[in-house]
Amino acid sequence: MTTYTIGEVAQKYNMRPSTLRYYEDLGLLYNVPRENGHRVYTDQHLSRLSTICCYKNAGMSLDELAAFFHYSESEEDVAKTLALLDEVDDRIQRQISELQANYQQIQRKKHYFADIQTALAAHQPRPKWEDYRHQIY
Amino acid sequence: MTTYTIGEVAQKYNMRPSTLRYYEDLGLLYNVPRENGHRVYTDQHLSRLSTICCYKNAGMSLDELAAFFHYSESEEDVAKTLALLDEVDDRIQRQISELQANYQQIQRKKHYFADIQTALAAHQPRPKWEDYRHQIY
DNA sequence: ATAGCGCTTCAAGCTGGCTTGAAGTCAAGG
DNA sequence: CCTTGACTTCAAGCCAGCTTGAAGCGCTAT
Repeated sequence: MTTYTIGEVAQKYNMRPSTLRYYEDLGLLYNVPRENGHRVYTDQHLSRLSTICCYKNAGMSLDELAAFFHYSESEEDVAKTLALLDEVDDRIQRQISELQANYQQIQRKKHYFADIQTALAAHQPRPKWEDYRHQIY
Repeated sequence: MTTYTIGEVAQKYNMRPSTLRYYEDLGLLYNVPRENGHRVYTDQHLSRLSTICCYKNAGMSLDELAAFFHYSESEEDVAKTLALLDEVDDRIQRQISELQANYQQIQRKKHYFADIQTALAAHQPRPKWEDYRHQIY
């Protein structure tokens, strides 16, 4: 069974050891055994950590995550787990479509400023934002 | 020319008046004229505010935004503006694809927990996560 | 045997992005 | 005329999510 030190896990997940300790304090990562007082992580922990990152990235707060894990361990609270998942699903969908709109807007700005640059170099008149603001790229 | 009070703008953009004042302090929203000491916003300000929200949502910090607006006003710094836009473009694309992966994962979890609930009600054995972890919905 | 490295705990500190509170101004309505 | 309510400024406060610092332990390599 592969095991990892806190430093290895941190590197793998591109976070600081302190963050892992912090998550453990919050109860998000638990049952991390010690060897000579040092934390020893297994693939189980990594899998849990991936889950944490996924939900966090989806916009869940660390508190909500704690609640989620708490619910998903009791048989009676499956409904609550599902409600939270629906909530996250909702959030993530809205986020994606907002980001896609933002993406469009950034593309417009990129074209606009690129054309400004060209125009300045060629001593031509600057383009007008009006001509870009409804473009779709 | 339509004008708006700080309260109206706040409501329109679903933010607090204090946030608008804060953005003004940071120099993100400027040249907001006063009438009897009260701020008066025009459609120009709303347009600027939309831009702020777009970039902020795309993951730009308020400091970066200030830099962005600063650059995009000077003719020499168009290149810097473009560089920042590229950076934001990059971030936003990565964010979208991460979110889409997260979305998939949430769908798996939703199916998984829904099936757990069904199984529990029917006194059947619980489904195994193994059967879900690579599904695509 | 001692230096150094990576870990440990615990408490305090930091950052970004606002929000709140106190004290005051102004215009409209009863 | 006085109250109400939306605004003003300015400084201080708050929250999430870490990060840092101090003090210490235990293995390995020189």
